[in-house]
Amino acid sequence: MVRMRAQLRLSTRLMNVGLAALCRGGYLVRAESVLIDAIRLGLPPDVVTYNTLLSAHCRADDLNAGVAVVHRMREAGVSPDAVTYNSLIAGASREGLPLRALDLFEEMLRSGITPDAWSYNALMHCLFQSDHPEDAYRVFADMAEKGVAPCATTYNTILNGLFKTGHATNAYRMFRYLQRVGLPTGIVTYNTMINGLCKSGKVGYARMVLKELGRAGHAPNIITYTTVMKCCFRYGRFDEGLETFLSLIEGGYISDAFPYCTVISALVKKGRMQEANTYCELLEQSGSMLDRACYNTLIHLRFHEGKLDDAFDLLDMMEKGHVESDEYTFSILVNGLCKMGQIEAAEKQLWSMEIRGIESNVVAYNCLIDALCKSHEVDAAIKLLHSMKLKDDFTYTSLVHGLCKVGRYHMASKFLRICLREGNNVLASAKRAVISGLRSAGFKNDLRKVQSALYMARFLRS
DNA sequence: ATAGGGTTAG
Repeated sequence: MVRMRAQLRLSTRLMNVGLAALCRGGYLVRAESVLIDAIRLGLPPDVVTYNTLLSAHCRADDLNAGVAVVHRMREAGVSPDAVTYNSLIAGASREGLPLRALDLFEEMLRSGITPDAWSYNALMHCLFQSDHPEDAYRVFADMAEKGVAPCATTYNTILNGLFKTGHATNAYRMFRYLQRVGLPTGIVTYNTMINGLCKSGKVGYARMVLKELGRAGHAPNIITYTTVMKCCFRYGRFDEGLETFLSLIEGGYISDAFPYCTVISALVKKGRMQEANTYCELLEQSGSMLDRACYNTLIHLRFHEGKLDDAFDLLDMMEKGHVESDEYTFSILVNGLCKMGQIEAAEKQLWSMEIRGIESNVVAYNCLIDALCKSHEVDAAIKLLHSMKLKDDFTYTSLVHGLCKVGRYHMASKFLRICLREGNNVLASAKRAVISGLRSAGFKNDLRKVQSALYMARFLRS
């Protein structure tokens, strides 16, 4: 009897290994059927079995399926543990549901499961990603109070979160603090710092940290190089960026599609289509898995070349490969169709986007508004603007420019003032267009109102 | 389970 139980435990462990392999490969349906077969054969799944499956569901952006696994394991008499809840919290984070993550954390406590450092890490990460840095910090304080020791990932999560929520200076200070008191910093810390500093415009600091990385005895990895490359493209050092990429190819350091996407989209932006195509072929030859961001990059490339059919072929490939389109995809589609003069087709994509449940996608709306304005259909543009939940600087810049172009300066000045009142802004060229238009049309009253609104806005911003 | 890639106005 004892020996039999031991053998069953061994078999369970073997099953877990197989299950994990299936999950890693994305064969979730097969993993599920393996579990069902195992139960039917009398092989008892344990907490690891369920956790493996659960985390795979969460990683596939299906939190509900993950939660369903918890119910199944409870029914089977297997108690969830910290790993279970950590995966669920990470899943809530992936879907951008901070309240859900907090609920899960509470539920964890109620079930008598003690959170570990990873529970706090996942929760903090979720709060930072959904732009609640103060709450994230409260979680960190709670962690200290409960006597849970932070690990290296904890600090990296906080650094990354501070950058993402616009607190670059705080992140930089904290990084120096970690170094000074000898808290753990590693390659992930350095990459986080370099990326964050680059994106917040502090390139000088980024370069300094990059130099320190070598002195600290860490070897830069592919992520470091991709980050640096992106930074080069962003700040107009195009040749350096390309050289970095070529040396990565020659060295055989590229193991996924990230660097290819970076360089392809930079080339498309520059209009260097032949080179973009060259790297597109290299990407194909590399046999890398194409995910959503890859497809988006490639669809954008095809639209830019005017190859509409190829773009839609890629969209089909996406669907067949069960890669879901997202707000980027729709922005690229709407923009691409607009730029090719197919405004009606673009409108259709916008509606199907709403049906898909991707709401208030500002970028896609902005693209259509801009196209409508450029084809002098300003009233349709205004109507569309009124249906938008969120508007930004792009929205108003396009509309204001469009109204000026058809000589409707009074309307343009009205929207400019609405925009400023909402705390948005428009490009300087749009402001100039309104002012000179009002002046030439002799709308003195509007002119005065606009100028005082601009003055107030500048005053409030500084 | 923390770090890198994808979209819009002039």
